[in-house]
Amino acid sequence: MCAVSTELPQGPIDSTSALARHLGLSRWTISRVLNGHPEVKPATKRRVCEAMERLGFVPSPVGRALRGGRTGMVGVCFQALGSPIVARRLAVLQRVLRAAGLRALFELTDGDPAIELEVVRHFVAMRLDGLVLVGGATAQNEEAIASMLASHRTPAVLVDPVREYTLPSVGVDRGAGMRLALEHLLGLGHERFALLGIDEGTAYGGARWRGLRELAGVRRLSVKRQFVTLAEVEPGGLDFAYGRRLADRFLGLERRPTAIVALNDQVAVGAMTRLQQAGLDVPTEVSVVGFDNLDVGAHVNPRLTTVDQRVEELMQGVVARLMGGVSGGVSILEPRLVKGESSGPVGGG
Amino acid sequence: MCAVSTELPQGPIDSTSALARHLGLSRWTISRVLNGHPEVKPATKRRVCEAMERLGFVPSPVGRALRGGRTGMVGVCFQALGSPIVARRLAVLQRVLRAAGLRALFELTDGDPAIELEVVRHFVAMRLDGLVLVGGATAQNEEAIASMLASHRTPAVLVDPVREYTLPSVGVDRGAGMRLALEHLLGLGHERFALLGIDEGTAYGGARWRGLRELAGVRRLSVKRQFVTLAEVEPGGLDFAYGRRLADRFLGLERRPTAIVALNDQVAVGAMTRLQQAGLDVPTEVSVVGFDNLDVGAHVNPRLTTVDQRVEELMQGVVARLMGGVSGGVSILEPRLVKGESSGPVGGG
DNA sequence: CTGAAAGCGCTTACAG
DNA sequence: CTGAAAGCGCTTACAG
Repeated sequence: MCAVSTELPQGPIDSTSALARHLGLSRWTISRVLNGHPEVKPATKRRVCEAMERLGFVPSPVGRALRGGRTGMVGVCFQALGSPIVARRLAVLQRVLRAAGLRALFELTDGDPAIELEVVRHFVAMRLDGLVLVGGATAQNEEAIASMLASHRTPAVLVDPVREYTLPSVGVDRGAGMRLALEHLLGLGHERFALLGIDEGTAYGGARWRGLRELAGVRRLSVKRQFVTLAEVEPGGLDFAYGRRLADRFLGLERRPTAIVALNDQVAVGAMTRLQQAGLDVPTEVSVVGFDNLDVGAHVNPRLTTVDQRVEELMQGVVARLMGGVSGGVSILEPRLVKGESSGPVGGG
Repeated sequence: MCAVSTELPQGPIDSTSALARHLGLSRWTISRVLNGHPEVKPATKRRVCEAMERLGFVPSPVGRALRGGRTGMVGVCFQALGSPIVARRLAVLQRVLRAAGLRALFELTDGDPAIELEVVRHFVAMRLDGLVLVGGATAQNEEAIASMLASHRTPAVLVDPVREYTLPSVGVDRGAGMRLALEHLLGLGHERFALLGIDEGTAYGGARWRGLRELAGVRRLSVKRQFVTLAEVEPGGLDFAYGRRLADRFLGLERRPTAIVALNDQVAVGAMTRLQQAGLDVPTEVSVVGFDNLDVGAHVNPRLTTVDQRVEELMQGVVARLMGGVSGGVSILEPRLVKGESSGPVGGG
């Protein structure tokens, strides 16, 4: 009368105990199989795995979490969904995590440090296997977050933080991206540039400006005479509308530069459409370069020249660091230029 | 020597027991305060709340979940992040949930029914307070999902499902949206229409077509002579590129319609830019109407006429149903027309 | 109004 | 190689 695994279960199989009863084993054996303990007879192991598969049994993540085992879950904290580059990063991150057998739990912070702190508190309380913090709002919370993570022994990775942290981080070399864009435009003969939304005083703007100043040193450019920054202190959103407003200011400049480098593709597209509306031709009268390589840039007229962030590689790096348990340090990706038709020879060539 | 709440704690306060010890109470009292039991002395209750606030103590959601209490978490399952309308829906849903004191856990399915099933299984195993399924991939899984939800007594709401389900759902009246768009164009004198990506055979296309046929009956339109559908069987993505491809087919039509109604704003914008590239003027030579009222539509030339989905109200409805514990039925929102400059009098008026 | 018991589903020691 | 114990942090009965 021994229970064989091909028999139908009497009740619902919704716990290791139920599964153990059904297979005529003890729940300790089931647990050992689940946790990859070596001391299980291969035949027993196979029998358990096969039964779990067949019955669609998944061990309760809640039980595991409480007892201190792996939950197979990674918490992902980010500021907002509105921006398409964030959406892409998250979609890719989720895919990479799934491929590594992990589950992603997303939480939004709306850029509010208090919410961010609360989200991290909740994540560690849930005993997740790791945390990913996307975007750079952690400045004010760093110490509190670092101590929470340490006391719970939860590994974490920051994605593209605004500045260097003690926590492990993965980012894009915005300075290099800036140099790529400028080298491209210099090669087309441009000598005077408007920077839309790239404010040296802001976090990401600062990184871009470091690249600019570096290049200026090498190429003997005059930062003062060849560059003009158009930016608002409180732009609201770094979106199409912002680009349009900055384009209006560009149109009002006395000696208009021949090339525009924008903070991102949305600002670039917003600016470009506004300039076209005002009767300017792109690229013969003004060249425009964006940043991010969003879908939208490929579907405007003319197609946008932009800088690609290599999101796929970025997220592979995040998961590798999370899994590897790296405890600090930064890895930086080199972006690459994507040529469109929104940039051309100065004066229309 | 009674412990007063202004004393500093000896160790970390990371459990109800620790908090109880610190306050000189038993952990049962703490638990009762947490769960809003009436039988607690108001003064004690205040003392506990104040201490939790001060010490930043949050009861472990894992412990609560295991014992069967409210977890304060809602699982949100959706197909993909790529589409901006989805991103907006999620952002709004998250905000509304937070306002209701709930936490959202997001999971992507990539439109794969197997992944969807697994995600729902995981959500119910985590003892979440509720589930929200956004988008319509549940067709093949409905019974399995419904039985899982029922056996765990987890309330769920479908957002904008492709067809009617036994599960409670909240959606947008796509037929009404179609009628709004067509009424608008008819009012401008248009008589012949191209439908871009609106395939009667597909789920959402079918709903739009029902609205079309209804209006055709009332307004005595000839569906056969006045409407032409341009769509691909496997479009890949319902994005800008799809709009461009469909615009190419539009350009090849013998007797071109004077107005275009597109599946969504991305298809509309993709098509519009392609038509402009080909030398057509919008709206004097062809009017274009989108669907969704995305940000991008307001920042192309000319500004896109579109139909707004009322995402905010939609998500308010979702959370109300989740909280109210409604067990079935459908509520449908009426969309509204947003006039831009991409639609105008036939022949340029 | 508050204290002591049982148990949610699991894992990690410890025995056999 | 497998079984029985303790316990993770909490809540919901039941006593006092």
